Amino acid sequence: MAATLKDIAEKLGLHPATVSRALNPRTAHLVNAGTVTRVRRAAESMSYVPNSMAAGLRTSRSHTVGVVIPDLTNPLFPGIVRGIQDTLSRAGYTPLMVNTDNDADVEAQVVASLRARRVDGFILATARREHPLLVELSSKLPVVLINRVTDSMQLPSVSADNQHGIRLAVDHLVGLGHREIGHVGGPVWSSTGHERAQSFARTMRAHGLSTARRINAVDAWSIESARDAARRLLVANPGITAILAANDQLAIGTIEAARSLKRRCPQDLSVVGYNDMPFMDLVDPPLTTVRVPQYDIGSESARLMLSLLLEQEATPLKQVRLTPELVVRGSTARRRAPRA
Amino acid sequence: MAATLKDIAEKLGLHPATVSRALNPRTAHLVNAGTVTRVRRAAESMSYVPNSMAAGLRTSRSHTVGVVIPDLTNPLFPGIVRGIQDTLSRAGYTPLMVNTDNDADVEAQVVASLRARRVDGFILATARREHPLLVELSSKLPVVLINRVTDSMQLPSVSADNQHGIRLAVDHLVGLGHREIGHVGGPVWSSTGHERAQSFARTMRAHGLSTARRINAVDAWSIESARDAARRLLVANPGITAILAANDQLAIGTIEAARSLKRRCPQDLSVVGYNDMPFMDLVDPPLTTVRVPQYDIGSESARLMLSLLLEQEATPLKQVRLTPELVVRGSTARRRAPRA
DNA sequence: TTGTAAGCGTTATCAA
DNA sequence: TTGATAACGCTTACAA
Repeated sequence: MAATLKDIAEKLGLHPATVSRALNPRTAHLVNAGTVTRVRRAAESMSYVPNSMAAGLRTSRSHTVGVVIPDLTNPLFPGIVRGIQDTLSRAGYTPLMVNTDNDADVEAQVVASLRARRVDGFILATARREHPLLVELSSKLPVVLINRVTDSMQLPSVSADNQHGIRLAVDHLVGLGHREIGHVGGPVWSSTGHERAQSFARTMRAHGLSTARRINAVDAWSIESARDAARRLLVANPGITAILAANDQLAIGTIEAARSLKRRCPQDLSVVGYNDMPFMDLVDPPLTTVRVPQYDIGSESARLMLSLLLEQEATPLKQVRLTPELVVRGSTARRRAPRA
Repeated sequence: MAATLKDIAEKLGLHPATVSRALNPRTAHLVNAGTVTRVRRAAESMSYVPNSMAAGLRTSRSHTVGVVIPDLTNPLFPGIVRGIQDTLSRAGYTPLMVNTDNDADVEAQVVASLRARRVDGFILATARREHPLLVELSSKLPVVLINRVTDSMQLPSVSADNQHGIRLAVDHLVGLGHREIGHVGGPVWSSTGHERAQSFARTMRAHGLSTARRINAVDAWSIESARDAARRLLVANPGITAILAANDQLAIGTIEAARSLKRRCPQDLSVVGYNDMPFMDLVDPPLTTVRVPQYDIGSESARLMLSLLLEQEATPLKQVRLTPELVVRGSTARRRAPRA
């Protein structure tokens, strides 16, 4: 069907190997300059498209990278993925993206399918806390972790500094006069949720404040999940005047829970989110939240992967930490005496 | 490195071809049942992973599909892409996704890179009106269009019925008593924008209403773009009491433009969006909009691609039309006499 | 039911 | 500077 190196070679009375050399930028200098132009022209006119499967089979490098995320429709991820795509494709690599829906079985299966495609490496953004797969995988291929530093193993990773982000949020609330501050945490199986909850406790302690008002969203990082959890938290602790949620969805669920208890945000309850997803400036009330640089996380992780893939000497272990920033909007306000 | 068919064959004293047949579900019936289990067990124990590049080279089918979208960070797309991914991967196909940012040069380049990867087909969601690439591409490979029916060529496509969606929106506004209804349209190069603008005019005429109050967002489907356009529209036509925007971003920009002119939504101006992106129920005011079934568009387009890929006989041309529905929320209200 | 052999389109090594 | 050759791992007629 499509033209091959052989076709070009025949037309030009050359050997396929010569054509290959002429067309490959890395080896073109080995070929007579005139021949190179002749070959290029012929390739163009025959609309030659290199067959990367053949090249990959020969070189055992596919120039693809597996990108494993929980769920693309979670608004946290499109920005990250876009950063990965842009950076990888500029270097001639193609990302292969799969979703796991936070299901370990699904994850095992999609990882296997990516290995069949002979991806050259993995970028993993699935933040479960235990992760048997990881040990095995990282022994065979370059692996870069997103939003997740491992406890046992040391692996290259890119993440936004949770401790820093949480501190910004708590400091903000304390600065507004809040003392009884609650935390609606992420699911317990999530490393992100775990980290943010720990950071919350640490920061509160540093302020000399009680860390007792905490609860975890049971099943998921979802609005619904937070509605329940936050409601229980507020009922059990009527004195709470501010809540730090572990992400934006949980913050929205928290605001809704407060409303159902006739507590308005921010007048009766200040709420801070985390991530700054798209449109969080437009919800009612506009959400005060910790912005994590989504695109940068993606592009940095891709850059890290590329350095692992391209550099000859063993790259020293890199753990990139990006700095989040606080975005103050309408969901937080100065503390007023709670209603009796 | 990784185990190959040959390795398994040697270990079992079989020929690689037999192992291949035993492992391939489509040919396993040709092999002694006992041998099949022995082979399966050995493959398992040697953690054999088939090399799809080698298979692809041999069969000249990559089991990949190119997915070309404008921009993943546009919240319209994650749902669509997820639908594509789920459906394709269930059938053993891997989507290769690229963004064009609505740039024809970028598009040509990414399409070339996907052809080098020997994708078996293309799903195109880039809705520019003129599209020279399409003619050439569709003559070589199966192509499915998303959100876009071609004027000249007849190609398989999946889209939500714009005419129907616009009619729902206009009928809703007319039902609320609005007569001077404006339209903030999408960019002129976009086929979606074009279609919706035409549908708007048609429906308004059917109601016996003037179609003169129209304007196009100049450069992009963005909030900013709509702020300018809507402002000019409102200044030029102070009598307007309702605006139908060609998508949700434009609707939000329109609401902001109205605010800047001291017209509140929905009291002074009703606004309807299009698409029902995530969180449109939470913005202020909650947006009345036409919901298009994003996930279904994706899964249907993948299904269509699979039928093109798998069916032996030439599939008859299919143009799937999904039906959008109106979601009435807080941004529309009964018409009140406009202020003098 | 299994073995044989050829070939998919590249690229790397060696020889000329 | 170019040519010859082999091999990457798999599938598929065809033969046994």
